[in-house]
Amino acid sequence: MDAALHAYEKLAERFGAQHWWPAEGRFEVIVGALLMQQTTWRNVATAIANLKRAGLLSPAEIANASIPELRRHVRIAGLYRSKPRRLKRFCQRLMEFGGDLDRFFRRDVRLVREDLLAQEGVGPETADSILLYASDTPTFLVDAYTVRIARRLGWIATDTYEEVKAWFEARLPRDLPLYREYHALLVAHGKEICRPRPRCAVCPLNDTCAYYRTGRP
DNA sequence: ACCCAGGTGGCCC
DNA sequence: GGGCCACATGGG
Repeated sequence: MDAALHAYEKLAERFGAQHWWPAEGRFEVIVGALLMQQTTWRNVATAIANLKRAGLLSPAEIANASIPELRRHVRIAGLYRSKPRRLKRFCQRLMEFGGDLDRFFRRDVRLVREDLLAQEGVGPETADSILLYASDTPTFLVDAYTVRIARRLGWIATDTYEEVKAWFEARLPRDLPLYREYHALLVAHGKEICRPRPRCAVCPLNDTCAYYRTGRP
């Protein structure tokens, strides 16, 4: 069996289902993805709750809200000079599709990804998180944990986003729940796995870990 | 008092 | 194309 799939099964067996992004609908997933950068989910959840309580949790409402008002609600998620503007602009883009996410996502996936990447504050990880968790698109989502762990396991030498993504997609079945759960496992338990010795001795991935075998990175 | 978190964009070479 | 760096809040 391929190492990438084998590792997934070990992680799933050890940590179980992750219930990642159990958000109330696709739009909340998008808002969360835009706010999530360099902060904690706890603060993002508070920010989303703030927006919801203010009746702002829709493309139309956010597109029409003022930056200062958005800032009041999402300040807790940090980067408050950029995130409110990014949120508003993204929703303005959605309003070009009538605020209808079905219409926005109904285009060719590559076109949608290009569209996402063209938005301010949407890099490859945020674009893929939106595709994966808000649009049911089986695209492998890479983050800092993914890169660190894959390098530690000796799977890859690169740290380039698209190369890491391609490496996993070439070795895993193109399966939506699998991609979702794999990413969730790596992020939720990234601090517990692939750590330097002696902690790595109890890592569920040590049987396929180059570092664990050789003692060197 | 640091250091970091599920990144991104701007700058420099 | 790669290597820095600022960004901002809240929690360890």
